[in-house]
Amino acid sequence: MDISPLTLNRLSVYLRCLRRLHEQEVAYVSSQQLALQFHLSAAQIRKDLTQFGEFGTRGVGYRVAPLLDRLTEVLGLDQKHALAVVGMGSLGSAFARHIGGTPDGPFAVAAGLDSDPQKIGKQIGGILVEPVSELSQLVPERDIKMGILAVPAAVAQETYDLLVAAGIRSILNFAPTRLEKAPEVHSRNVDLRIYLEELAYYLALSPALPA
Amino acid sequence: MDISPLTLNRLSVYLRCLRRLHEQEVAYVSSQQLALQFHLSAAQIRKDLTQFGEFGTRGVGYRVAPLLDRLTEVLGLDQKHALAVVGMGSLGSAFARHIGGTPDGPFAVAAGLDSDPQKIGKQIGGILVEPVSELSQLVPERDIKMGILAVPAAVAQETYDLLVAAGIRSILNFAPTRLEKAPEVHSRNVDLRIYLEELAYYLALSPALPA
DNA sequence: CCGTGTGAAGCTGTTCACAGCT
DNA sequence: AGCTGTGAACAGCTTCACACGG
Repeated sequence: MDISPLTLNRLSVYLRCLRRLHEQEVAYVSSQQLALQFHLSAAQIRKDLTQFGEFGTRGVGYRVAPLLDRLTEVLGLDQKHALAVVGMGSLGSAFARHIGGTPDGPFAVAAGLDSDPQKIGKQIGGILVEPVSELSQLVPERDIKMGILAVPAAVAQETYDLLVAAGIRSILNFAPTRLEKAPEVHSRNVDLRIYLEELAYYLALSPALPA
Repeated sequence: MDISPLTLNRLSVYLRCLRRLHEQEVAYVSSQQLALQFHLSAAQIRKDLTQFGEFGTRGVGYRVAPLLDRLTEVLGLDQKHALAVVGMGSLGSAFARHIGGTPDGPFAVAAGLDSDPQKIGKQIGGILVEPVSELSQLVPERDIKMGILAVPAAVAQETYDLLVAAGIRSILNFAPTRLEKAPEVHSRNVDLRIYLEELAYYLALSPALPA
C-alpha cells in the first residue's frame, strides 16, 4: 500500500479525532460530522479512508471503533517503537522528556546519546546519557528502529551516517541542514529556523494590525 | 507580493546556501551550481528567484551579495524580531535556549511566560519566567510580534486567543491541536506526534533491512 | 432520504525545453 | 558558448457532483 505523505499526516489527524470520539463513546460518525467538528473537508476524508477498504455504511457513516483500529494498524501504532535520541542538548532532552511524558503511547525512548563526555553518565529528563560511540551496539540490543537527530548542524551528516550504519530505518532530523540521504532510510526534517523565517515573512507582509 | 508557503520555505534554504557562499567569498553562482551543491532543482530555483525581480546575468549567473540582501529583505530578516515563548515547559525552554544560542540572528526571546506559579520568577535557559497574565502588557511594552505556543493541548486554544488579543501577529504552534484561527494572524503548526507517526508508518511499510 | 464511494474537473506546484541576452 | 527567464507540458492533490446502496 502506498500512501502519500500528505494523506499520511491527515491520517494522524483523523486518528486523533477518532480517539476523542471513541472516548466519548460515539459509535458512528459521518464524514460531514468529522469535517465540521475538526475543520476538514468531507470529500477528502472519504477519499483518504477508502484507500484502506470500504469502511462506511451508506446512509449512516463510519463505525468509530473499527476505523480507529484499522488506522492505528495502518500507521503501525499497534506496536511499541523504541527510539534513540541522538544529541541530548536542549532540543534532544526536551524531546526525550516529551515522549517520556506519554508512556502509554507507542513510542519509548530506549536510549539518549551524546558525544559530550561531560554529559555521559548523567540523567537528563529521566534518561541516562550514553556515548554516541555505543550506537552500533545499543541499536540491535534494544531493538531500536527510529532515531531523533538533534545534534548541531556541523556534525549532522556524520551522525546521520552513524545512525544508518547502526541499522536505524527512520529518522526525525532537527538539524538545519539538507542531508545526503541513504535510499532505504526514511527521514523527516523539522527545521525550526525555516518556520521562524516563514513567520517573519508574514509579519513583514502586513506589519500593522488594523486598528 | 504573494509567495506560496512552499516557495517561502525554499527561500530560507536558498538563503542558507547563499550565506555560506558569501562567507566563502564566492561572488557569482549559477542555478546549476546551487542545484548540484545543495540538491535542489535548477529550474525551480530560477522560477522562485524571478518573483523578486531579475537578478541573474545571462551567461554568468547570480551575484551572491545582492541576492542575499534581497532575499533577506523579502523575508523580513533585515530587522530584529522580538518573540514571546508561551509555556516554559521542556519544549518551550528548549526553544528559548535554541534562539538564545544565536544572538546575532534576527530573532530574540523577549519574554518567557508560564502559568505555573512554581516557575514564575525563575530563570530557565537564561530567560526570566513571567506570568502569562501579563501578556497583554508585555507585548506592546517590548514590541513583541511573534509568539511560540508551547503549552499543553488542553489550554492551547485559550492561550492562542490570549496571544491574539495581546496583539501578536504570527504564531508558531507546537500544541497537537487544530486551533480555531483568527483571520489576521498567521500561524504555523509543528506537530511532533504527527511526524513520529509518519515515521512509524514507513517502518511498518518495510520492516526488514535487506541483509 | 442520507451518506458513502468515485470518476471527472479544477487547481497548484514542478519540470521541461528553448528563446533571448551577455 | 553559457545561463537566465519563461511559456507550455506534466504531475499530484483537492474539490465537485453524482451514481449507488442501505
